[in-house]
Amino acid sequence: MATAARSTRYRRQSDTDLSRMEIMEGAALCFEARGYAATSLDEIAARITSTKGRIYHHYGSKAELFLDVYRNGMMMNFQAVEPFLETRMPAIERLKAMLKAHIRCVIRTKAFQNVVGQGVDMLRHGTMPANEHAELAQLAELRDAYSEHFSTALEQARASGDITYTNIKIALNSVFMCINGPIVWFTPRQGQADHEIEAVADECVLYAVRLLGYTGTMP
Amino acid sequence: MATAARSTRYRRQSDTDLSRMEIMEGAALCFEARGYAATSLDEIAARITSTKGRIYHHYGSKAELFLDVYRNGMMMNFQAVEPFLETRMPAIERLKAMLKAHIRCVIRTKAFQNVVGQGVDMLRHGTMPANEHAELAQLAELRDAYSEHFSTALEQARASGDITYTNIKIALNSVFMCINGPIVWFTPRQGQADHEIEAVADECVLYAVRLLGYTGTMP
DNA sequence: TTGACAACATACTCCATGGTATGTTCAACT
DNA sequence: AGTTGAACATACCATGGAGTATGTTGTCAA
Repeated sequence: MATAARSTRYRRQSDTDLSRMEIMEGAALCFEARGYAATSLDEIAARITSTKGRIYHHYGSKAELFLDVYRNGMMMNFQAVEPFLETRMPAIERLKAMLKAHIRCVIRTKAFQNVVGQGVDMLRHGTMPANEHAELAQLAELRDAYSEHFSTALEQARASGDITYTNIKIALNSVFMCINGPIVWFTPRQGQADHEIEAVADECVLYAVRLLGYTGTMP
Repeated sequence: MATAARSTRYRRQSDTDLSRMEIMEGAALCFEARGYAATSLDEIAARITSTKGRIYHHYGSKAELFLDVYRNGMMMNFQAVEPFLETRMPAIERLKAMLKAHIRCVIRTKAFQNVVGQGVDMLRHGTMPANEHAELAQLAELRDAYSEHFSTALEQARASGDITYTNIKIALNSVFMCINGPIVWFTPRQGQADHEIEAVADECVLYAVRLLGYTGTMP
């Protein structure tokens, strides 16, 4: 009789959000590893030592789960940079702070950010079932709004003469490619994680502002 | 009787490579649009107004086709930068020329480069059936060799004092993110294609060398 | 104490898709 | 003129995976 085991298996999550978050984390890791289409729900369930039934209890479909991961990924980004949006400091310093915060965030939430990336070009190419497509478009707006924060920061830093660029769209895209790079090529090593992350983030910030023609030195 | 129609349907491709290239182009577009896993062979076949039978006549499996697209994508890159590898010119000028050639190439072969990107993180995460995995690893070496060309160019340009960076791995990754960016965010508009591509490529080169601390002006 | 319901697990269904087996057409030899 | 084989098309099979229907367990409210 596995009564004790069962009592833990059927533990009641007092907070539903906790259960959803656990599912989302498993999903994010799977989506990151094999992509949305190649990931099966059984795979996600197995990752959190659970079953498909649990996932369908919380989400109506695979796409819905994906979108929730996307949304949470974006939320994490917003929370990371928000503290610096209204601060009274030189525009270039604010930009640096935003970039640093962003990089730190995407490194720590790598899997989620990867899903965001997938979502972005899913709607670029018009994949995704039509019913969820509406919500995906809404999430795209969220992403545009986030991008807008950096766009504004760029313009202000240019106004104060600290940076320069030809075409803001191309410049912004290049900056994003640069600061999102760690999502793709960085894998923190065991142990010295925190210290290493800081170093990588600092170096990426340096390259990002240099890209924008900044010639000053870093603190 | 559709004899006339059939005679065109069963046209004999004197050159097998031509047929394979047509298949690869269709595959590249589909893989780019929906990803490897989500793309069906029927989809690819439909894109070139053909059938699955033709694909399986030329390729043993879906994975094999994917790898061929990958390989050709890399080949295009090599051919693009090769002319500049041995030229006698200042290191920084050679670097600029290589960057420009690379960007021009990836823009024009967007779909193929997207597949290369997918392949890269397929082996990063250990996806892909075991039998083809060996060849994928071999293609990874090809990619490393390509990367090495730029690595060398960076070191030479630094030796001559034109650029500066802290960690060459991070610097190189950032540069690649930057110059590969157009694969993701650029879609040439009808008509003014060539002119626009040149402009984008020039601007990206500027940002890439600036990222490396280059303070000179562009020609 | 006993429903009632949330939070799962289990056991199915059904369809899309990779792969295969077979049929058809045409061109180049002999 | 006939035979062979490359280059396809067509018809089919087997399986994995999204989605569903139903069963089971624990908790809380009345």
